[in-house]
Amino acid sequence: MTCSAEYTLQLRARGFRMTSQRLAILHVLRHEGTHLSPGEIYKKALMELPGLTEPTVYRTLEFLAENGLARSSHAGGGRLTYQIAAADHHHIVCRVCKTEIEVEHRLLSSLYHALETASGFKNIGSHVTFFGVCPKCQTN
Amino acid sequence: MTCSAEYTLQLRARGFRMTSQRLAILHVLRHEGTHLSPGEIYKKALMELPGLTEPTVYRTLEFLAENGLARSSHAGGGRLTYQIAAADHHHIVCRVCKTEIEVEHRLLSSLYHALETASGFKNIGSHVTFFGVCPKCQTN
DNA sequence: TGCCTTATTGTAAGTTTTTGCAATAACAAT
DNA sequence: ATTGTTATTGCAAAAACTTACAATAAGGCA
Repeated sequence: MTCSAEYTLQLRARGFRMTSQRLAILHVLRHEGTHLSPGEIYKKALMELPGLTEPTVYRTLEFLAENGLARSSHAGGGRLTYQIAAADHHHIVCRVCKTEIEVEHRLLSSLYHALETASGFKNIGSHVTFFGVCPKCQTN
Repeated sequence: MTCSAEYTLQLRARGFRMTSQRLAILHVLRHEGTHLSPGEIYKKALMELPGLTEPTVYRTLEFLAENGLARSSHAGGGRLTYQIAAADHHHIVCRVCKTEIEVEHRLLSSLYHALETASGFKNIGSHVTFFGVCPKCQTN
């Protein structure tokens, strides 16, 4: 089950619809992992989905937060930033057939810890997508 | 000691200046007692000080919050509202000589409690100014 | 009191966020 | 597949908020 399909089901269960705009924005949030301002999200999502507009981004972010797919938090002042809600897992995508499987975050936690110690960085991006070749494609 | 004089001293002690704009905005905050949006504050303060501009209101509110004279809080969404910081006392102003004395809030708490019980309202405005004639002017 | 320094304001323009409504497209049902 | 319902989007304009900089005025000092 891909991430997008899960999101779609979650929305449909509540009587809402999945759209290309929502997918693009979710994809940006997932890929970045960290807090982003609506403006930043708009710029990045626009590259994935030309024609996307700002009002849609604002409405979508509020919508995603209300429905548990994103979380909002207060940046300095009164401004909101957004991040993906379930940011505690990762993916491996098959280079050949594009199959996507999940990787639990705990498998990576020691890596993150080491990276943070070594670099001095904090809150290193928590959603990562790896690429590889899946078992099936390895035999073909 | 009037409220305004106290505020002036607090600012001066930190190397800042008291201005008519800051006084007008503080007066609005004190008089309303509850949370107000920058826009609401602007409209009310404009009546007291014609010519006041919006950028000044925004800057002043941020300034007052930084210096402990006002408090900011997050309204729904990401928007900031402001209220007076020390909202736990009241005043009586002499109708004749304009002398101003403080009234501790606890003297009024039972009144507030009764009002809230009777009306069903909550957070009834916590700063009130009464008017009267001071002892000195009574003898004259 | 009048001058001097500089914190603070107003101006004008820019950016961000919101809103109402007609056009679009997701998806359920035929 | 096709159609109907209606959630969702884009558009256009407004409202909210921010910024840079020149003009103003508060408060210290002579």
